[in-house]
Amino acid sequence: MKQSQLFIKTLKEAPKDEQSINAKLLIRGGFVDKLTAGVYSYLPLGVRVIRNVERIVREEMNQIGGQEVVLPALHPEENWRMTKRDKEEIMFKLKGANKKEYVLGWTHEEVVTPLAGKFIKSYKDLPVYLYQIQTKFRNELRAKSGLLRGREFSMKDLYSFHADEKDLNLFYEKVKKAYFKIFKRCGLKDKTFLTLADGGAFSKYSHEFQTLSESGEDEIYLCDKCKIAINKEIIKQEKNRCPICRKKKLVIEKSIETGNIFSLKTRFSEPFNLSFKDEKEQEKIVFMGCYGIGISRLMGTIIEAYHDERGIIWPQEIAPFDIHLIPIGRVKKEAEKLYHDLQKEGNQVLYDDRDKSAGEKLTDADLIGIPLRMVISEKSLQKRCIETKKRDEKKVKFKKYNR
RNA sequence: CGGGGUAUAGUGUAACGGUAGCACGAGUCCUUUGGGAGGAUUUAGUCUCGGUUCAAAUCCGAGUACCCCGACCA
Repeated sequence: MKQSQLFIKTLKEAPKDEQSINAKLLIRGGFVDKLTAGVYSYLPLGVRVIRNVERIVREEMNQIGGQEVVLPALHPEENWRMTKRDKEEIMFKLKGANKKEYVLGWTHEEVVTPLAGKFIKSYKDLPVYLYQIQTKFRNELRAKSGLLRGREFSMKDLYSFHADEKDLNLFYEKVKKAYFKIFKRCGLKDKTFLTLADGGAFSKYSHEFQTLSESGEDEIYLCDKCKIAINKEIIKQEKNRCPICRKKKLVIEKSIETGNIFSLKTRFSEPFNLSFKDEKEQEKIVFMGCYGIGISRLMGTIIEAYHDERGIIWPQEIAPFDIHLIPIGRVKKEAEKLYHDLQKEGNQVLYDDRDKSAGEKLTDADLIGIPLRMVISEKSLQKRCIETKKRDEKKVKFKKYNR
């Protein structure tokens, strides 16, 4: 894409009311725009990033047999009365025509469970795994930290349906592995730890995926040896010991909850009477699990993890483009050709064809954070070279280039 | 929801109670191109409502918004 055509312009300074790193850099770089606290517009560069995160998540969900659906964001309140979750403070409620009460979706058990009931009739229909990537609305008392805690945000939620608890547990382990693949591809593998957390009403534990970050609002107790952590909220229950090796040498770290998985068992299948007939025509209750990853929170987390004083440093698979091509001086013809050649080779290229000073282009390149920068200039062309520099390295390399 | 802070142009920042200014940005034209270039020209602002005053960006009151801390967080 030609940068002169790009809708956005970068900002030299971040708006003074932004404190968090991800919000500052995303706004300065023109990835997002804030409409109101916790609510953001995604601009062309930001959409490219979010689509990349979604692509990774989709691929890994499909890999374990997930089928993608899109559930409504607007729910009738009745469904929430069924599970007695119609009084939660976190819900946005609204009134429609004829005073009908609606809820904006903040999670989707109340929608997916009755939906599943329309098709799950026999043991032959199980197991089944449904996921979606959808906007969630949560009436947070305090939105904060840019994309890390919003009132409207994008989330992937997966719901699994099983004939028994054993099958649920098997799939639960499969999802754990899939999640680690996702974090690996997002560049966060070394910073993300499976964490024991409160299981709420239905089980002793749930599992969270916590990504280490100074800007995180959670605290985890990490066992360096076993690579597993315990959320602060339940550390006393666990008597300050690692759940695996039982050692007490735990490190306290701040972290961001980037994913969580829950064994729901029959918490939702019961109120919605989600059942099936087994081999002997016995009516049995369905067991469920749910598994979430905050797509937009993940995007914010990646920036918190990968940036320097100049800007964002996108991991390869997340970056809005592969190559940032920057012409300096009178090299328009050569730059245009290189731009087309690079694209022909299958690269996503952002070509800075703007009439701007060299300094400005280079500064913008650092801010936007595309992994590979290629500079084409009179100087380098004389040496029959173009100059390449990786965003995460200091070293400038020269690559042979015959025009 | 409790506490604290802030509010002037798209962004950043000035202005004793007395003419709202500067820089960057943006638009047009020309010159420029290795770390936010130069010239010419144009553009745009005191959060809202009320009060005090001859006079309010400035003082007072209420509201609103945003940020931070805490609480909350399937």
